[in-house]
Amino acid sequence: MGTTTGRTASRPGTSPAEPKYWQLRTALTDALDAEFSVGQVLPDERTLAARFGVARATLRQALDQLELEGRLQRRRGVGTTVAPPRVGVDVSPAGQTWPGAEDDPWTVTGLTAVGAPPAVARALDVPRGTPLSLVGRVLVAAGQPVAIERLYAPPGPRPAAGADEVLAALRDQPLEGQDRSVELGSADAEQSRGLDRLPGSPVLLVTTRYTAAGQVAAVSLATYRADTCRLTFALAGSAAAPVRVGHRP
Amino acid sequence: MGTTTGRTASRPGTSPAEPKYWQLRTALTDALDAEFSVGQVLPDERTLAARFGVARATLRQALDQLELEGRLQRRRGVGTTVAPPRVGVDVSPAGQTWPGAEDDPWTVTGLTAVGAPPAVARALDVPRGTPLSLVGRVLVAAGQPVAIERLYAPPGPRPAAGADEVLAALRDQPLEGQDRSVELGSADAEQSRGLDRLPGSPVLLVTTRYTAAGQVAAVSLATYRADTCRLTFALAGSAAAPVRVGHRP
DNA sequence: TAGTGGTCTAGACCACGCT
DNA sequence: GCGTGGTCTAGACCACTAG
Repeated sequence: MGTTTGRTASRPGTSPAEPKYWQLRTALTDALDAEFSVGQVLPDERTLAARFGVARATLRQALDQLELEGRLQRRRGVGTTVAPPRVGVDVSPAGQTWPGAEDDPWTVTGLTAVGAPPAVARALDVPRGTPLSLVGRVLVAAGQPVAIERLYAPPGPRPAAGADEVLAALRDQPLEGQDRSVELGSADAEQSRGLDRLPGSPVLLVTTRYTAAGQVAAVSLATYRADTCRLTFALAGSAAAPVRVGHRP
Repeated sequence: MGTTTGRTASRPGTSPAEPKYWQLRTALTDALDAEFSVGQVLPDERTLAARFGVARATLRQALDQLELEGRLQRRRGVGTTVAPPRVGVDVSPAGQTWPGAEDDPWTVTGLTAVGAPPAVARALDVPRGTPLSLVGRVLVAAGQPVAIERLYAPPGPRPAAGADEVLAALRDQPLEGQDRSVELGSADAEQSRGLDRLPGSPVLLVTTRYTAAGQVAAVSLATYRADTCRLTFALAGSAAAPVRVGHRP
């Protein structure tokens, strides 16, 4: 890996043009493309910083970028490795189905009785604190947990009913529609634990509202690891161009 | 705004539990919910850092989080303000239509003749460097540019044809399908200029492949500001539950 | 020109995974 | 224990905006 960066000179009297960490990012990107293969470990941060002649904090700013872009993977106590391509996760409806249908790849992790949190209360159009069932689920791809879901639905017919019963109760209703939104967020303490990340890691927050009988019947808040995931949508009519599920060499 | 943070004591001999910047983020989030309204300017970073008894770098780490979550907006030379709720941008197909159809909200910004970059060449399944038309477009919402698109398509019938002609040529073909993917990225120098952001700002990268005549006919790379945007999908059958534009209590 | 956020430095210590 | 990445400090200077 080269040591020279100087593509924007930033001599005294010249406009700095691009910040150092951005030049570093570019240099590292090129190096990754040219000289590194997936899974390979990079030199440690102190060494890299010295090699590029910058402070460690500046180098870290560049590595932060590359991690955000899914090019690098950093693990405390281990090192920094070249990340595999992002896993493509299909989030298209694949027909109008309730969660927990036939080929649903999610795994139930638990069931809790909760009062509707503000955001959920708003989406379900019920008063906040309304008793709800909270079904926890996790999505595993390529051997790693890539997403965590909190599914809020009306409580099952009996207390202490299993999560499967809650999902079955939903499936008993005709599903009229669903809408989804995707936005950037950061993992809270609980989520970061489930996703094997540190608190504050960038995540893609997917909110799904399921409607039945003319009203919102369930709300799902799914949190995807932004570093390792690519969300794919196979839209109507695209059967001729199936979306591939991600791969890891 | 309160000064006390200490929810995880971190006394000597105690496990730090949560890093300071995370506690700060929580404290600031609560303060934003309780005591601030949209558009209000926060005290400057040096003042805030002093008030919380941390170094400015640590405070900035917390502010970075909040900006990533779309809660704050920072402008150099001006200050930090409370951000409005994210703008909901519909990215669902709204029927199978080519770009540039009737009610397409995008605005053409330019047309260039380019050779296919590697990523585009792969998606279109043509050799890299194949001559293509590159149509630049921008999406404006709430008075601000929220997304930039690069649309790659076969060159128009004549050289120097207008962007409209390139789009019209696409519309002449029957659209068989499209698929989309969403992932996290960072804005390059050019994009950051167009989106009025600094290089490296987090963006949502939406890739769309349009298929016609049994093959991919065009590829669109759209870059959305992750701080201000929420991508919404109105899925089939959800006509009864239109997606609202974002709100925050 | 004053005040803001953005960049950068040179250190220190901590938490974690491995050996 | 050792080496890794993660956190934190206390400064400095720069780029930009606005009065």
